[in-house]
Amino acid sequence: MVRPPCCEKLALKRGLWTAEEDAKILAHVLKYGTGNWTAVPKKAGLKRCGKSCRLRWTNYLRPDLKHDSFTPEEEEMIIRLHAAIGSRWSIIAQQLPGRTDNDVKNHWNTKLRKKLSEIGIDPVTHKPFSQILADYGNIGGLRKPGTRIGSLNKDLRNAAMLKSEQSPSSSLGFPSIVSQVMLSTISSQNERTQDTFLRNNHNGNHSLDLLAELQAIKLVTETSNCIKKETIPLPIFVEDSLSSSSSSSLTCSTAAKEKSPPDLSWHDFLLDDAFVPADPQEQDIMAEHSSKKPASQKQDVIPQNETPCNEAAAQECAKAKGMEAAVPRNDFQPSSSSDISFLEAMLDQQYDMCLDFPNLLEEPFYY
DNA sequence: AAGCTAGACAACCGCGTTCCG
DNA sequence: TCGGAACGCGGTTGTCTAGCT
Repeated sequence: MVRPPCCEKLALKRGLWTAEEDAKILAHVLKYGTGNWTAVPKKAGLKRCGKSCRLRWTNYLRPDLKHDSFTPEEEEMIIRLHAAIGSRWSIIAQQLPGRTDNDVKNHWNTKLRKKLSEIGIDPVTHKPFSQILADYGNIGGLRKPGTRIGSLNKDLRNAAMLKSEQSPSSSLGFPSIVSQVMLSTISSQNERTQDTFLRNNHNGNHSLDLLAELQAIKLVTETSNCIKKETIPLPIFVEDSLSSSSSSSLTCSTAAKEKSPPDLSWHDFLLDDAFVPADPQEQDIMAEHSSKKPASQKQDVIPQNETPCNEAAAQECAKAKGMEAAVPRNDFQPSSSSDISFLEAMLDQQYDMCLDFPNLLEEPFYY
């Protein structure tokens, strides 16, 4: 392995920390506080780079950290936040006092992802595998039932294999199994949240997922300082904002509800964008162009000068690539004409891709 | 008892963002 | 305004350990 330049040049120590080194860091922080980590190794008498010291402090030595195992409540929180905002581990960790982003990330990768897969939930999309498989089979009407599944992610394929081994006659029919296992696994105490979780993960509309994700990021950012464990603003907003029914089982905190607008739509994320043309047709064109942007662009913050629709389009396009290219149009009821034009642009593009590259959809690729 | 394997967790790396002179 | 340093984040790799053969 290649060492980073600073460590290479100074022959700095790497690898696991000793108790003596930990003590030096602790003593230094007690004396000087945190900050200016590049100076810490010298001041504390350590042969480590400052970055290593900072990491050791933030991930392990901080006195407010919990070192015991994750509780079912914390696990449920991680799952739900991940469903809403993806792998923004630092944001998720902020909602779990005493946990670091590294903790959360490791726990997700080693336990939760597998747990979800085992009960038939895709840990990437947080949807039942059966639904993803069904959607995958419906891409543009091109895919026939029973065709090979090649581009699904590893977890999905592994779990699909597992399930088909366990019950060969119904490899596509485990939503009921999923529901039962979820009810006993995710959390044994909170049936109300389980129900919401399940329903939201079964609702099956990817566009709604994306909207929920954006809303969750917005809300988490806004309310991160006033959150208690019992009133965490769980990111289940889809029903609140887009559905007229079934409001009784929502798990948003009261505070969160008070802070969030009653009806969120795409417009809530359009922040005075001077580049958004008023003409819906032009918006469609822009959406189409922007969806061709590199998927590697950062999306942590919704930029002031860029339409979230465009960012969302790029993100949605990347997600849809391997997951579900076909979203039933009649499942979604947009709240404005720009919502319609955005969605139509996306759906039209997906449809065009299906027509242009049927071979791509027919030919699976493997990781 | 030795070797192998998988799980869990700690640490590292690279890149993007922010800060500051 | 610019460039470098510092910082933060997410993905990946390394290491240790328990369980199994």
